[in-house]
Parts: sequence; C-alpha cells; structure tokens
Amino acid sequence: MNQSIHPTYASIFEKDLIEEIEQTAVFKQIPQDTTLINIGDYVKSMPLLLSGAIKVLRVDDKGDELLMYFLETGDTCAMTMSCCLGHTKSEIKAVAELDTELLMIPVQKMEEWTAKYKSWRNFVFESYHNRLQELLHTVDTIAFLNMDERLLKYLKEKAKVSGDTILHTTHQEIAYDLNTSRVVISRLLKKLETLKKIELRRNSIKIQAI
Amino acid sequence: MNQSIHPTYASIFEKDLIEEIEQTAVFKQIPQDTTLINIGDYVKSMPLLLSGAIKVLRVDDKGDELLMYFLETGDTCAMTMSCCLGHTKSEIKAVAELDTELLMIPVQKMEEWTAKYKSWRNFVFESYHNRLQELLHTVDTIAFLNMDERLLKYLKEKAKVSGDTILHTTHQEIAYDLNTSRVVISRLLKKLETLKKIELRRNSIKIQAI
DNA sequence: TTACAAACGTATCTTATGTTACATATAAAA
DNA sequence: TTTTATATGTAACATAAGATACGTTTGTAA
Repeated sequence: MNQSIHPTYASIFEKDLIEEIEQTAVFKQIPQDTTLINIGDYVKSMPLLLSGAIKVLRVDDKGDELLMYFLETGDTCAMTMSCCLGHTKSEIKAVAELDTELLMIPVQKMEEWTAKYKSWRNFVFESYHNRLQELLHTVDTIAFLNMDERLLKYLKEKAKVSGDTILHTTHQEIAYDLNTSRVVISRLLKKLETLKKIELRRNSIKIQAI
Repeated sequence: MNQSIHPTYASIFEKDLIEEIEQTAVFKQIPQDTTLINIGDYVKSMPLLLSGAIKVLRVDDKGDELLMYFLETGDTCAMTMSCCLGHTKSEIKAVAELDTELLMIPVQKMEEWTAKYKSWRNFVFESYHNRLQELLHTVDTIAFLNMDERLLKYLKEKAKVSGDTILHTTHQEIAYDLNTSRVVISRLLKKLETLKKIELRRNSIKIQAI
C-alpha cells in the first residue's frame, strides 16, 4: 500500500492494528459512477472510505432501484461487512458518487481482528449502529414523506455529500434514485423552482439553501 | 431467575456464559399488547426472547406508525442493543404481539461479555446481521410494493408469527401497522376476499393459504 | 451551419391511495 | 330487550403519482 492511513482511522485504531492495516489492506482509487458491487455478488473484502462518497442502493427483481444512503469518509459498508461475516452474497448495489479512495480489507483479517483488537470491535459495532440508524431514516423517508419532500431531502443530501450547492445530474438520474419517473421529477422540480428553493439549468440544479 | 434458559440459547452459548446469564438476567412475562418500549425511552437492558413475539414499529413526529418487523423466539432486539452500546435513546417502539417471555440483560454485562465470550460476540454480530436483512425487506416492501401486496404480505407474516391462520384483529389496527386508513384496508380486504385469498369475519380474518 | 441526440417542459389521462360521510351489523352492557 | 359502542361496508370525491405523448431547448459533432 502506497498511501498513509487517513487521520479518521488513525485516531480510533490501536497502533498494532494500524500497522496490520497498512500491511494487508489494498488501496483503490475508484472513478465517479463506477459500480463497486451488485446484488448477488460474492464479497471477499470490506471497504474503508478514505475520501469521496459511495451511494448504496436496493434493487428489486424488476430492476427498480432505490437509493438508501451515502457512505462518506470514515464510513465502512456495514452491509458488506455483514455479508462478509455471514459468508452470504451482497444484498445491495454500491456506486461511486464521487471519485473515491478506499482501503479494501480481506474478510479473513476482519475475523482475526475482531478477536484481537478492541478498537476494531468498537469500530465494527459502531458501523452497524450507524447503518441501522441510517436505514431507519430511509424507512422514515419512504414511509412518511411525499415525493416532493423526498426530492428536496435528496437534493440537500446530495449537495452535502458533494460539498457543492450545484448538483451535476439529470432529472432521469434523480428519478432512478427515488424509484419514480422522469416526468414526475421534472414536475416537482419545477414546483420547487417556483418556490425559489432551487434554480434549474440544463444538466445541473442549484440548491438555494442546505 | 426461576426459569431455565431456552434451548435456542443453550446451544449457541458457552457454559460459563450460560451460568452468567442465569445469574444476572431478569425473567419477564409480558402480556399481549403491552408496550415494551417507546421512541425516546432510555434503554438500560436488552431482551432475549424465550417465547412469544414482539412487533417493532417506527413512529414519526405526527404519531404515524409503521410496522417494520417481528421478533421471535431466539431473537434479540438489535435496535435496542445498538442503543445500549451507543448509550442513546430508543429509536423504535416495541409492542408484545403475543404473550411473551423474555430475559433482560443489563447493559454493563453486554459490554463485559463482548470482550469475554466469543459465542456472545457471534450472537451480537448475527443479531445485527439479521436485523439489517430484515430492515432491507422492510425497505423493499414499502418502496416497491403496492398497498394490496403489502397487506397480503402483512397478513401472512402475522399468521406465521402467531401460528394461526385466523387473525384476531380489526381493520383499524391493520391500518395503523401499515400507516394507511381504515377505509383503504377495508376496501383491499374485500378485494382479497373476492379473490378467495381470505375470509372476513367480525374481529377476525381467516387466511386461506400461507 | 446543420443535424442529431439528449435533456427538459408540459398537457392529458389513468390509477392508487387518501378523505369524508353515512349506513349497517354485531357484540356487550344496561 | 333495549341501548350503546365498536366494527364493517360502501359511495363519492380529492389528490398524489404514474403513464403517454409530443413539443422545445441545448450541446455536440459532422
């Protein structure tokens, strides 16, 4: 590995563990829009995010998609971890939302470290905790909000993750993420523009307030 | 504690751990429809289900509810566990679906056992894994299914949990669990009856096939 | 510059779901 | 038996969201 570990991890892991990570983890650079994993794929390693962001989606048998949440620096994919430990196939699809750097930890090491390092156990538990929280918010969003509210929330979330109030995306892509149609998104975006919450351009949307 | 530990747990935990559980766990009998915990409650112990079933709900700020999943014998509430470990308030509401027996484990013991017993760690990891899986199905259900499909799934799930093809419930209660209105449920139930999938009576519904 | 494809706007219609209102049925209590 | 509360049936209407169709805009490449 030709990359020193990110401060986020350096501050929570024990020295010995950091050394092990530096020895065994594989550093990867992922360009934006790369699909990292698909439903049904076998999982043999677990990612630690160093920079960038990953969007995690659920896909049904008809191919309909739904964005569940974003992973950011310092996060790991608890779903992937869960699959690793249970030796089952991936339950989710993951796509790089931005150019992303990550460390891949092989599954054997995970099990070893769980017994060996308290800081690793805490990290794993905390990751599960965070993912459960995030999934609860996902449930809230689709169970209790209308599409216009979901859309605004989505736009704000995306702006937060990218650190930019201008989103470079199309109506069709938004429709995929929210599991609805392009026409519905165009309609609601127009409504949000009328309300002065956003400003529409070709291939981009400017958020007025986050 | 005046109750020997359930075979489900006896087969997965180490001897020493079982002894500790028998010494420190508090045995509780919960009558049907009892609310075990509410959103915002402080959590000081974690339940192990010995018998019965618990339904786990999400509630929004307007008081709207949504059933997420059922816990059954051998399950623990990973959400509660998660809150215990994170020392945060409960994110969910839990109600006894049936008369239920459980063991309450104090939070301090949990942390102790995590370092001490491999079988406990595995149990905790597996519980997290199961809960993530279950939450994904919840997301699938509300994201990809129409209300009539959700209703049928709900009825079958409820029949499975209670071990009875006759469900003793009202349309209003179903409406609460699915976060819709009683009229909608009555309408869809009538449709399911026409399709010979169920048989409607006052205060009960007979499921034809599970 | 023209041609083309992709992105976007919008009208029209359909359907699922939610709302209101009221009638009827049934069990339990008086 | 009569009363009462609860549960259920159903019509009529409102609204959110999905589907279809087609026109317009805009960037890019020939």
